[in-house]
This record gives sequence, C-alpha cells and structure tokens, in this order.
Amino acid sequence: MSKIKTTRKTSTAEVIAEKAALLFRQKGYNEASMRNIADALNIEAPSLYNHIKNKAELLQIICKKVAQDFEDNLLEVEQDSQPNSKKLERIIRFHIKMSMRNFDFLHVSNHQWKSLPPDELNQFLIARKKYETRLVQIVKDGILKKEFKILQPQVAVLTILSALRGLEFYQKYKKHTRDRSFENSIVKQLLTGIAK
Amino acid sequence: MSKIKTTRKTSTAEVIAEKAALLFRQKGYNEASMRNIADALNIEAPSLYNHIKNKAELLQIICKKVAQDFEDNLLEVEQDSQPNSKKLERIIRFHIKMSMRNFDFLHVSNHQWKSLPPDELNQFLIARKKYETRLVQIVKDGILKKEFKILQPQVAVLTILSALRGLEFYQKYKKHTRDRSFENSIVKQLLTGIAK
DNA sequence: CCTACCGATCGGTAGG
DNA sequence: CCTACCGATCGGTAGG
Repeated sequence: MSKIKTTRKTSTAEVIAEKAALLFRQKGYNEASMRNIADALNIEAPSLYNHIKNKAELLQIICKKVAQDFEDNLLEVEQDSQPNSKKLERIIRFHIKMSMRNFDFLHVSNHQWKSLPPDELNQFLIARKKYETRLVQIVKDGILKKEFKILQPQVAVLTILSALRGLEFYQKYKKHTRDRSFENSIVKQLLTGIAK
Repeated sequence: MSKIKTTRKTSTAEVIAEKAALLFRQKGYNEASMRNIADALNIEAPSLYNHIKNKAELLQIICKKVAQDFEDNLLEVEQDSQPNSKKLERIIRFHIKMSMRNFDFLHVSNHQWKSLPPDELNQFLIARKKYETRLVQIVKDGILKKEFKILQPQVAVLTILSALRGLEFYQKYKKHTRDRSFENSIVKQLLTGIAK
C-alpha cells in the first residue's frame, strides 16, 4: 500500500530537492539558479555539490518521484476488480489529490520536464506514454463493456489528462479538501460533461 | 469579421516575432537567445535591435496577438443569438482551430506568459480573467435556461479551458483538419463526457 | 561547509 | 546591417 510507509531518514539531497521544487515551480528550472536554492537553505552555492551531482539531478529526483507515485497508484487501481468507470474515477481523484498534496513536485514535473538531460528526458517520455496507454486500455475496456460511450479512447484520455494537468487552481481549494465538493465537481465534469 | 482581412505589409518586427515564436516554443523564452533568433534570420544579434526595443517586446507581440484573436472571436460569439450550448461549442472549436493554425503563438502565450514584464504580465492576467468570466457567464446562462446540467460554472469553464490549453498533440492531427472528426471528438468529450 | 575563481553565455549598447 | 565590446549572471571546480 502506498499510503502506509515506514518513515525513513530524509537525505540531505531530498531536502535540497524539496526546496528546489518550490523555486523551480515559482521561477522555472533555468530561471531558478543554484545560488537561489542555496540562499533558501542558508548555505553557499558550492556547498550544494556535496550532496548532489549537478542541477539536473534535482530535476530528475523530482520528476522520478512524481512518475513513481502515479505508477504505483495505477498499478493498485488496475489490480482491483472494479468497473472501469470506477477505475477511471479513482485515477482522476488521485491526480487531484497529487495536485493538492504535492503541488510543487507535480507542477515541476508537468512544466519543466523538457529541461531533463537527454537520457532522462527519453525515459520520462516513455514512462508517460506507457501511463497513457494503460489509461486508454481502461477506456477501451469500458467501451466494450458498455460502461462508456462509443468514442475515441485516445482522445478521451488525452483530454482528461490535459484537463487535470492544467488545473493549477487546485491550490486555492486546499482548505476545502475535506468536504470534497470541489473534487466531486471536477470528477463529474470530466466523466459526464456539461450538456444535458 | 475576423476572417476577412485587408492584407497589409508585414513589418520586420512581425517577421522577427514569427521566428521568435517558433524558437520560444521549442526552447522556452529564456532558453532561446537573441543570438538564436538572429541566426535563424541570418543576421547578427545586434541588428535585431533596429526593429524591436528588446527581447521582452517579442513576447509581448506574441501574447497580445493571441489575446486579441480570442477576444475578437468571443465578441462575435456573444453577439450572435444562439443557444449557450452552441456558443460554447463555437468557442471550443475556435480554441482548437487556433491550436492548429497558430500553434507557435498560442503555445508561447500559454506557456511563456510568466516571462512578460511586470506591467504586461498584469494586463495579461486581467485579460485572461475577463475572458474566463465571460465564459462563466455563458455557462451560467445555459444552466438557467436548462441547456446545461446544474454544476459549478467556474469549475466547468476552468476544466474546459485547461483541457484545451494542454491539448498540444493537436499538431499531429493537422493533416486531418478537413474531415473534422478529431475536432468533433474533442467537442463531444468536453460537452457530454465519457460516461453513459 | 567555505572562499576564490573559471569559462561560457546572456541581453544589450556604442559607434559607424 | 555590422564589429567590437560591456557588465551581469550562470553552473560548476579547486582546494582546503
């Protein structure tokens, strides 16, 4: 279960990555300098290199963590035997939760991944493509079982992912996390649309 | 009518902005240097400054053009007396068309606006907020007239705009522009959802 | 963890 | 439209 974790010692590299995520989100990967990150940690820039190899490694830590979280969740969802509509709903809700709880990491992964070094960029794109393909599979299966309308599964998945990725105003609703009416409203909108 | 225009001489600044838009999209605003832009135009970087004030002006030209196009279209849509569902559909189709025909400009406006100078950034955000508010008004009116389901108009609008903004894979479908099945599929998805 | 420092690159100007 | 050049800032290293 991804929710129950043995708390382990947070490495200094991870502490740096947390601060870097905040600054990368606010200013962008290239615009946030190593000196900015060092300042935020009250150390000098060269000291960072005792804990990390280079700037790109910070971006890698962030993007990999996010990809892993989504991968873990998807695996859990796939293994449960539920209607595909329920699976899709759970995935949508997970995306929303990630936006609330892990905003900086998710935002950086969503908007700064192009700055990954070539090899990691490739891995990232492959993993993302794989994730999409597995969602498409759920939609295809749902259409077959007449849970969903007949539509182009790829378009459906990309539209939903696109909507979820862009919904950065989640943040404002953090306080309302409890009553979940906001989350429910998005889920409803994505699953059943707006038209009568 | 926004579609019929008297063809006027394209200024050198606009030619530069076109090339800048391509590079800003590919590399990002800060990552695409004035030297990159100059190279692409087969001139030296300092020569650019005979036609534009500075780098930021290029970004302004791009973002303002996009904002103006959407503003023009929205005004046209608002003035027609049609069901709100039809209005919303027209707006969605316009966003998709912009993605196809004006990809670089739209992409830069969507992803690089944070690099606008403070004053222009403010104007940009105000204009965007205004645009959203007018869409919300259409949805509100549609709910009143029972064209739409009862839902939170703001969430509906932001979800739709978010989906449209992120759908960058439009590009791949440029060839299929004619049969419009792709466009229709997105419209259907956004208006009526996926669930049966 | 620090000071001192490097080569590269940036946006932009001077002056023609 | 060019050459020559500037100050600022960057990621990162040397050496302790």
